[in-house]
Amino acid sequence: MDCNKLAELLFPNITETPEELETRYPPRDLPEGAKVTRFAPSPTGFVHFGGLFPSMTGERLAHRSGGVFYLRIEDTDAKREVPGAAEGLIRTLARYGVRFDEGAVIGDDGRITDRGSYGPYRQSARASLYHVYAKKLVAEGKAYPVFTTDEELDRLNAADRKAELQSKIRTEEAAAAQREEMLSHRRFTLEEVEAHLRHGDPFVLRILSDGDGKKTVKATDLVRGTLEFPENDEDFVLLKSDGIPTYHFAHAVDDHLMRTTHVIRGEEWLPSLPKHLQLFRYLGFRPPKYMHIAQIMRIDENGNKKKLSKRDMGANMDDYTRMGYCPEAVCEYVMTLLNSNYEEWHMQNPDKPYTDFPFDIKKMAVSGCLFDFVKLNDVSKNVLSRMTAGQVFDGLTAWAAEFDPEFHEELTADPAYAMAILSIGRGGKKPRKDLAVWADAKPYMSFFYDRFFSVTDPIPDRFDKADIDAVLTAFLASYDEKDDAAVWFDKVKKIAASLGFAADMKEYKADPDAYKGSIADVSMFLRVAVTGKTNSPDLYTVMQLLGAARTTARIRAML
RNA sequence: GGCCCGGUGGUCAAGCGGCUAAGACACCGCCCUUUCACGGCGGUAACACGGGUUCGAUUCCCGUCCGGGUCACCA
Repeated sequence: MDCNKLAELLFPNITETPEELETRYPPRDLPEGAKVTRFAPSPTGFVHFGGLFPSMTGERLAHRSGGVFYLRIEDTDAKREVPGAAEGLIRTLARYGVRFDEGAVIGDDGRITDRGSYGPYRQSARASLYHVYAKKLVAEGKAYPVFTTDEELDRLNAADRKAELQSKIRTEEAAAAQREEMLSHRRFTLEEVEAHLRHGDPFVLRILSDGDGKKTVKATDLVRGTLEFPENDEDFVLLKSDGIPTYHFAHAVDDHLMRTTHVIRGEEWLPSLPKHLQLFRYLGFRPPKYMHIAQIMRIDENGNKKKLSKRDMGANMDDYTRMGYCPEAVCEYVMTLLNSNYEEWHMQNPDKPYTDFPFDIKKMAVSGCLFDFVKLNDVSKNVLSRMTAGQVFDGLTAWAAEFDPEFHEELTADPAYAMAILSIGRGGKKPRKDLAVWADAKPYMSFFYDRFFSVTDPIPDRFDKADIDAVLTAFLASYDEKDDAAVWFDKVKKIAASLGFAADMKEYKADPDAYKGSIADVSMFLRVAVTGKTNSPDLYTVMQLLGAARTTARIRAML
């Protein structure tokens, strides 16, 4: 068979050569050791939590090495594409600090455009590039067309075929039959090809595999070390019948042409690594370094681990926004999972941003970890506790504007007041950690606003109403807003003592029966009256912020 | 089912032939404290199992079991 003739028949319009592409996309001029990485999602939906891992890894590796991090849109499957998904993806990633130097970006008109000289960055716009290499492979006898008639296409879409794929099981007989079928496709003549072409039959291009499933190939993965796989012996599809490449082919061509140095992707790609290595070899490309990173897992209803997928709670990044997690907290949590020594580093460098952390490939986890909201909350509390009141105010109001308009209204009506509230216990070495998410703020501070104030947590009924009233009345009589904290508390103590409550906790504990209660109880009466709850931040400060008028009004209302 | 990857406390994990097997989160006590939060101190809790190799295995090898992934003209 004349392979050159076949190549000409199949790709008559391709005149460019691989050599020309080499000069059009020359090796990048970057310092020694600079890494070129990419995030290459298919625009089939939103970015989910699992997608943050490879993207943050790529971003860190590229930017810490003085390299390039770019975005490539893998839209080779028109059937699955979701309109607007690519734009959403970019915006979401940007919120989490994942910024691209190059690739598909959102232009001024809100639509996707390219930035950088290694584009186009949408695979659907790169068809002619793939065809240059497809033609080369055909000419060298390394790939061949398989024509499919309409009825064969129907068979591919048939229900039983779908069921077979659904079952995810490939029995030995099925494999043998498939192999037999594949081999039969290799037998054709130029005349047959010409006839099909004349007839307008679509074809797929398959690789002519030289692999032997009985032999093995070694592959190196930067996070897993040396791996061994059976050689690929499958004539997998390079070009689909619409002329668009499959992932495998696009990966080889794109990552070579775009000069990617490190391919970072989920471990679900591990089994197809032999295919990719074979392709790079066929194409004469030097393969990139691979990093297959562990999947994030969840526990399913049967108690088994499952890969975190789009529908799961905690998968959609918009959920985090809605719940009120700030991006910094999410990023930090991701870092703790990505590099096992991150937490240690962070404890030693509490004031440095995670971008200063010396990210290390060797510290990456090999096995998939379970997503843990409890840990996320802890990380988040720490992140929020380190913020200034102004930062908290900004974050909180931005969240509330969208998800709690009533609260937002109150917050912004008097920003100074809101910030004063948020300043309680903030700053210093041991800041309060009341907030994990923005949504925690309202239950924490709502009593500062008359609109939200109510007694939700009443005084336990083991106390006499008369005693409570006596305390409140006495407090009202002695309260002076201008007292400092020490004077204020002294007065409370005096009231306690005069009404049969222990002013000193140690004395009370020594002999509880000698008293009606303690200073703690007295404080609690006041606290419930003023805040509506049995616990709150420092009462004196609360009263100061509330002001004398509201403080006394609330206490009177309890009588 | 074939192939591939993995298996240290409830979770995330140090470890890389010899350790009383770190640490963080969670949980439980105690302390501090007018409540809460913070902070401090202490505690419960782990090398999946069976064979090797070795003077010695959590660590190396093999098998078993368990978990995950993958077997498309999807990525």
